[in-house]
Amino acid sequence: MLSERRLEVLRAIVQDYVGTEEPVGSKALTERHNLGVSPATVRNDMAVLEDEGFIAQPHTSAGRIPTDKGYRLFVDKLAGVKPLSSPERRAIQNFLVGAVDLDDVVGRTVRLLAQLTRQVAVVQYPSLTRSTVRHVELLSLAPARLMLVLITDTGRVEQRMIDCPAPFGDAPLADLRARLNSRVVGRRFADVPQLVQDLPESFETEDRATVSTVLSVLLETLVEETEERLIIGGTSNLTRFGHDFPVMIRPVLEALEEQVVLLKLLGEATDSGMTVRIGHENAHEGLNSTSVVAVGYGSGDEAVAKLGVVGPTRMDYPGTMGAVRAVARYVGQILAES
Amino acid sequence: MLSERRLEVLRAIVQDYVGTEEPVGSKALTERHNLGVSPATVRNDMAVLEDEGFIAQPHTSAGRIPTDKGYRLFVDKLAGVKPLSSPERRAIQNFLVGAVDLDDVVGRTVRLLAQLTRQVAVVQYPSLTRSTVRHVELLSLAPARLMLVLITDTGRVEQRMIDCPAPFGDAPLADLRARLNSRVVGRRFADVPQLVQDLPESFETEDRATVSTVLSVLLETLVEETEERLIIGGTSNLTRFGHDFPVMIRPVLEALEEQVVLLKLLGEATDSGMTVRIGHENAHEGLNSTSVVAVGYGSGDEAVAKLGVVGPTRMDYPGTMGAVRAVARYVGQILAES
DNA sequence: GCCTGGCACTCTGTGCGTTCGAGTGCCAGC
DNA sequence: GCTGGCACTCGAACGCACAGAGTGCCAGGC
Repeated sequence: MLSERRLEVLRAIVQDYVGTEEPVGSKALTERHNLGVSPATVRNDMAVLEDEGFIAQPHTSAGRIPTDKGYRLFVDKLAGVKPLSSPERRAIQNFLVGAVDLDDVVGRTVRLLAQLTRQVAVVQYPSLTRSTVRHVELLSLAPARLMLVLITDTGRVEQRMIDCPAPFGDAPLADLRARLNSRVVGRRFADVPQLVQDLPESFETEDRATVSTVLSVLLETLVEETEERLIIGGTSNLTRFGHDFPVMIRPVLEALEEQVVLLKLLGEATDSGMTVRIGHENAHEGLNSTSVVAVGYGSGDEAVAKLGVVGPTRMDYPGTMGAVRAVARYVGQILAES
Repeated sequence: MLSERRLEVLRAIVQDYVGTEEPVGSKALTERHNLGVSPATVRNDMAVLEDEGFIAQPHTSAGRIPTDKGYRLFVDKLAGVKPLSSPERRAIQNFLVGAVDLDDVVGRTVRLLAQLTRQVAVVQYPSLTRSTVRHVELLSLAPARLMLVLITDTGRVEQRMIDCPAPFGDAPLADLRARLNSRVVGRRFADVPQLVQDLPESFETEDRATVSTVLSVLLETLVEETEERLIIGGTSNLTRFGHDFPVMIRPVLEALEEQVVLLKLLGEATDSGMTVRIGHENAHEGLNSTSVVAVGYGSGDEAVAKLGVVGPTRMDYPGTMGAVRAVARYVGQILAES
């Protein structure tokens, strides 16, 4: 096990490196932190830390920089979560007050988070798995063409065009609309399939094909709707990534464009508490030089979605974690109120 | 006026510079294009072109690069719009086929455009100002609570909650729904206000307040939703910007994050035909080193929204313009079909 | 046993001078 | 009006020396 002082040296290295972006040497360390020992001693400690894989030197005779493993230890054992300053708290509140709808809340949140952490922010829309159906509407646009409109209790609306296998009269349409609504309104998405399963049977033979088509489109829409959306912001902060950044930034931008990757990224985060993935801990290769700080948020006690930031492994972990946690809390409050 | 050959020299300079990203000299020019004259002659022509402001030298004794003014002339007079290759055409069709709803169409379009041009793509959602109403639906959620759903001919759906001043029965609701639809379906948004103006009068006194409320919400929705949304994609293509790119890319990313800026950008484009804004022609400072190629698209003969790409001024204008135009056409077709 | 000062060594970054080559401008001649 | 020739300019590339920061190791002291 590492001695107390060696941990202290690691902490100092992480802090200095995060601040200066430059490899930190033994002399500079003793000058900036009063460790109570001489550079030579620190050098010995550094040698041990390097053997253990917590720090590395870019070149012989350069200072040390933390490895992913070093950051990991730092985050787990050495760093707390820095509470926000009160101006920051106020900024959060001001920023989120006055949001008019869900899109607006999510949009403001992502901007806020990006601004606060000076990194790339990712916010997932509240998940719909627990949503219920408020209304299903069927409109006849042409004899063999319908439009399906699905309204959820979170105020989201989805619509789909349907080409019917056969013309469908107004009477069966009204009938279908009424039956459909009486069965599914107020129900959870997940329960809908069983509830409508036997509907086609109660229609005339010639209409059954159409009814089946409508139902399959409805079910499809429900499934798709459950797929979670997310938005990102603050990509211009990627420019603060480092010096060798053209080569670093490319895969990150690419990864950020793929919703699937991001969803997986946030999804990996455990439900409770904050998750920090450092460098190679991220499954996606393009994000191997980044760290992801994510946390769940929600209107009640349950987390309904996640939010977080993506930044260079060399980031201010305590500050970032503090900001992410605080934003998640405030957003949860806002959602609970509305 | 510039002689034929001088224009030819300018064209050659633009083409070479776009290809190589390096200042092009007189000797290289004569080797790569058979201009039929010697380097010395080309040098004289270059001197003239430089005097006129079409090209510039980064340093004395370096080759020339086109200026914004040079690109402008190139686009206006020297370059056509390059038609797409047939594999590209097929790619477009395959890419857009199978889109399930408007979000999907727009999402696919932006990815397609980014991929095709290898630049940043911007697609505006079909605007509602010139759109027509396909259907208005009124749903009763509670005795004094309605939901208004507005469906446009571009497939966009907007919904609003309405708290009624008084309970509203099913019969007047059906009545209102029918009358509303018979008056506004197929009409343009702008015409709706007059068309519904006198509707309240034909209802019982007790229902008039509610009808007025519904109408005012409808009109509000029409106005509000004229605010246009847009999405962007292909930001990772920014990494192909150039060598000094860290400094270039920053303001571009920032500009791209501001919807307002982008909307203005697309809005500046004239209604008919394709618009190319080169470098400093862009009002926004952050985009002074980029060019924007934009064009309107729509389901019918009229454009209902714009789409385009943002890239370095040093871009392949004919190819980009070809791709943008082709995509706009196909999207228009897709929209018209649905 | 651990810390310390000292010392030799190893790199990188920087500044400087030189060279090389691409490119220019200009001029005289065809 | 085009061309070949020529002197000139200037940036990129290279080599080189040097300063500075940092390391590893060792012998000595508490």
